[in-house]
Amino acid sequence: MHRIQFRIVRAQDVEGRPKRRRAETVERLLDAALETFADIGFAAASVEDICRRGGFTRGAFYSSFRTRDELFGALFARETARELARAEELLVGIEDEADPVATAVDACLSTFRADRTWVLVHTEYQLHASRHPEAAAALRTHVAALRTQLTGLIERGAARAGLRLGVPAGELAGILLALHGGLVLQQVSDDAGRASTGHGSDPPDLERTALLLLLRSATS
Amino acid sequence: MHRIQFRIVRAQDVEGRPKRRRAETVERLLDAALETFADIGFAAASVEDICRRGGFTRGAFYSSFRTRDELFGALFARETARELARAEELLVGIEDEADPVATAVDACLSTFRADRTWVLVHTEYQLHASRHPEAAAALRTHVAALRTQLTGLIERGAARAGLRLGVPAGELAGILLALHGGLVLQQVSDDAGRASTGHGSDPPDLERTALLLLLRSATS
DNA sequence: TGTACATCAGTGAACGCGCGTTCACTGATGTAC
DNA sequence: TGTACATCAGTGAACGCGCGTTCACTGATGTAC
Repeated sequence: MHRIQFRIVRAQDVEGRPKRRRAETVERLLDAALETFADIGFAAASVEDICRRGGFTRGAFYSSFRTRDELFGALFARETARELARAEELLVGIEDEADPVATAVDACLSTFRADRTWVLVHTEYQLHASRHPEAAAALRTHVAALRTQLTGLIERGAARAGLRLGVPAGELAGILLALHGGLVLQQVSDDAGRASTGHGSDPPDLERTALLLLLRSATS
Repeated sequence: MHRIQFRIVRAQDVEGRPKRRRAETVERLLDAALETFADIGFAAASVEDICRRGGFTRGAFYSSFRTRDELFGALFARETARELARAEELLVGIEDEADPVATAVDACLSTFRADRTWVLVHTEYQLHASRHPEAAAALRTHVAALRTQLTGLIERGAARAGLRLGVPAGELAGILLALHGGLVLQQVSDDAGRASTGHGSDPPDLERTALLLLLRSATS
């Protein structure tokens, strides 16, 4: 009942030569989708919109994805992988610092100040996930990974500084992520169509204040 | 060049009698829109979807609204007015309590544990606002009002309990609202398609922990 | 190295559906006398 | 109170557009010999 399959490894798979360009097309489609979703939202973005922006005809889309949902999943996977990689780099640098609290706060603020595009698309994905269990599963995985990273940072930072945590590091990590999410989304929706001369409520400062408050009463 | 217009005030406008039923239809359309947006999202909801759910034909929609955007604005205005009214009621009750911190925290948790429907639609509106300046303005107004209410509660609560605030009440209010927003959205998108037997990360407890931490280090 | 063939990746035309939008019309509701 | 009329609120048909989806085809890329 089984057929033995001989799969011949092509030279092109091993070396970096020409290769079939499927993967490259997928990348370009994902790039186009990211921009399109940020501009007009996932649900409003037609397959035609995405392809036009990527310089393809609609047929190209269907030769790589079955549905728009599938593409959204692939996009989320790619972007979250990148986000985790960036987070990884960031955290490595922090570990060696002297004052873990202040340094960590500053680093978080400067690095995780997510760009508008990703905030919008990530939020769309959260909404999408609330209606699609598979997407929700992917989201949970990503959130758990981020939280694990942050938990590790908090624990090691506290140990290095000789501080005791009055709250489990994991809970603290969850709180920080939620707070951050809430603030950046508020900022993005608040800023729309406003001159960027920027007086008014000042979310960067707000986040800094919140982080310091939380860390102060969580450590001793 | 001007015609003087005699507008006759009808008895029905003054009394509570039959009245033209326009307003009632608008209400039904808004109800239908709220459910539809929660179910499938704003952008995915066609005029036809909304009308079908409300038991109307599409023509009815266009005799009350010019665009779907206009309807979304009206819906947001109605719902936020209700939210503010509920918040008002809530805060009145709290003012007289003995231990303001604990009581406030509990009350906030039980009352502002926004229902899934509103969390979803509100988040959609935030995204919508990020792309439509008029919507952003409406959102800012609402957020400012909520924040003002909460600020007042914090100030009066602190005064009554003889506590000094190490952080301006307004900033604290902003932080609490952002934190709450981040947590409820995460919960909604996280819960999708999960058995509600509910082990796993426990956001209610997370919010309680966060609130206590923040209030503890903000007061003295 | 060249030639003949196989597969791949994407094109572009075609079809049909669902919906946005308009509008003439109609039954319901209110007004004048 | 009744009757004739005016306006309102919503119906349902009609039109056309844009898009989802399919598919035969083609030039590009890779393979065998």
